[in-house]
Amino acid sequence: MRPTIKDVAIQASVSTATVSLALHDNKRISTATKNKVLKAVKELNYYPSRSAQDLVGKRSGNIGFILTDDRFLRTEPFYTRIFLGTEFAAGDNDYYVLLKTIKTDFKTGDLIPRFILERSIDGIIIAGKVPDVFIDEILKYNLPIVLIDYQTPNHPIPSVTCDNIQGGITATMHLINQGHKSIAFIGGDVSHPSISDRLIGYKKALTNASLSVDKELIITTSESTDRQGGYNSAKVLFSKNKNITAIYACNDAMAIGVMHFAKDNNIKIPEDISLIGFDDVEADLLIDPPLTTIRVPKIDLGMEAVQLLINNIKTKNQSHKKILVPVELIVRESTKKYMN
Amino acid sequence: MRPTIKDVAIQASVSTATVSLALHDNKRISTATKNKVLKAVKELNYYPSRSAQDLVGKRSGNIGFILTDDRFLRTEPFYTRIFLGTEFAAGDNDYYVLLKTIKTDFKTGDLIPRFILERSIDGIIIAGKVPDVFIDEILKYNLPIVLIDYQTPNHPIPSVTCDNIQGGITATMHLINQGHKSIAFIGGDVSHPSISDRLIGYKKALTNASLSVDKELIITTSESTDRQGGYNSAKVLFSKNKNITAIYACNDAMAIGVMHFAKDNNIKIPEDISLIGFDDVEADLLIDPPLTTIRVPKIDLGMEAVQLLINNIKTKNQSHKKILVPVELIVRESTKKYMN
DNA sequence: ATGAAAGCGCTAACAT
DNA sequence: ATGTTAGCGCTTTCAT
Repeated sequence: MRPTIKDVAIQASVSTATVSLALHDNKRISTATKNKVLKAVKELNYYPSRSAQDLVGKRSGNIGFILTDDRFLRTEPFYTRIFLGTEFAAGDNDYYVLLKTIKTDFKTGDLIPRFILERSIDGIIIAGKVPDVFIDEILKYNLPIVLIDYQTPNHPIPSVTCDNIQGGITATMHLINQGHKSIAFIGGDVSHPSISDRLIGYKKALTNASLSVDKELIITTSESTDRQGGYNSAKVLFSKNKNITAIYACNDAMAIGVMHFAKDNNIKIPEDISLIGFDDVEADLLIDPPLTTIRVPKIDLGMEAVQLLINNIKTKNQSHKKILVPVELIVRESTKKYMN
Repeated sequence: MRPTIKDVAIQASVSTATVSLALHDNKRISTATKNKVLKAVKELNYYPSRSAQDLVGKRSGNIGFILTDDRFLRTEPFYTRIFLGTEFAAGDNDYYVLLKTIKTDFKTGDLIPRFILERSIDGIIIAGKVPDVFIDEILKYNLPIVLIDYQTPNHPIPSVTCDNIQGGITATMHLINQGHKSIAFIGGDVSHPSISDRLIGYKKALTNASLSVDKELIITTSESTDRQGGYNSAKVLFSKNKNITAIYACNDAMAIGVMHFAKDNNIKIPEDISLIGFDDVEADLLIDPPLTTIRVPKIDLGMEAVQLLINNIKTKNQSHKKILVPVELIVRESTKKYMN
């Protein structure tokens, strides 16, 4: 039979209150009794019941992790890595992470994750863009929230994102430094702040280098930011018959799509066109040539978010801090010096 | 303030006992009162507290998912997909999945996952091979367990695996059907039942086709079943100077390693050597040529395991059922007919 | 057919 | 410095 606090109390010849206090390092308990209690705890292999603790108004010890269906099933393990990061940091703090998806097109009135309704979590992490109405909905439950890889204009919610603008600058600069002057941008859903930031970085870098920003070279017609979207965007781009020498894709999935298009159309990378992506996913190393990209520290994003969330849970103080995690240029073989 | 069962009772002008009974579809409650209760529940947006339910001796509503460190961090999203499968099935049954890793070299006395010590789960899923002493350890806690992609010889624990033997046969048959006669097997840690089964299938297929099993063509020297291991094994194989025409690698990671070796040594796939893998991971489609393989339904494995586990939890009857999920041949471009 | 009340394991006033 | 006790929200036996 599993030992309870009562068993420990008996074993240590003290009251249950003393056990509880001792276990919570209350200064009212003398070192001597505390040691007695600790000894009994060890002997009985006692661990307090989470449910009982939760019931008396303490933490449940759980954190909810929410993302949309489509991201959950995505082949690139981008959000999966973020989740793993939360898992790491949560474990270090004696928390568990409950993962749940919501429909990509969540509408008011749709069912929200059960762990919110049942209040079996102490805080919420949302990864990636979710419908604003969803956020409106869960805000009602008054739980601490941290956003990862997303920010909402409507509410001041703490967030953890990578430095997308800086990444965009770095990516574009890398191309510029290699002598490229005619650089295209391929993006998807620009309403996603991460993507629009990556575009902002592109424009900034161009401007800083006194290069003009040519609207014709910015392709944001694809709604989907996946391989297919990259393929289609490349098609659009090349149909314009501009003499570009480099492409910066807003993420690796689209970059891979561009690469497929290049292969199908006998365009050599990097000989004819230099290509850089963003994210640094697994696949980058497998494709030929390996993709130059901007590395997003996915595990870190998850860990930072948990840190921030737990801090807000403990202090009951919803700081609206926004954490920006730095990114890193990873040079591989899909970009090269432009030889005129 | 969050509504409790008391609030519902007042709202419906009944006792809390009646509310509880009604909510559990107890036949003692009349349809009329039940409807009254349901109405109040809806009006108040009431959801029972998990902790309270757990405390009175019901289910915690959580399932523990355990795997070793190394598999957790593996680049191929094999176990990740299995986890997602458990997540799906768990959600359908109002359960949550708590994920936790253990050290790959777990030794007696090492800390076991907290959710077991705290009994905050109703059952355990273990994915992949874990040290036997770990299983010995957690068996003490008397919780229902289901193994995925592993079976232990020491204890009769229910398990869900894919049909590795059949897969091995199918893979080898595919090669044989294409005219290959000299077929090598590249495997890693043969103490892992899945891998040894895949080897058994290989031998069976050869024997069935009246081809001899040449020990020289079976490379199982690598302890690691990853890309590096595949690369090294290929090196060993080709140093033997046998005139093989096809290779069956025990998993895709090793097959990719073989492909790298081939590329480095100017061996053309599939022109010179046909290559088939096992698992069907994401990367297969990206490499050149795309890898022919045996598809393991990873999501299904996870879902089946949860199904089985929940069933065992509910019936309190640890059936020692072993579920075998079928696999499927996926022909891509790394294998071709052998032309003499 | 329904209600009263005990009790699950724990914490935190309040007492001593 | 430590013990007593009420109560968190729920289920379930026992009464009615």
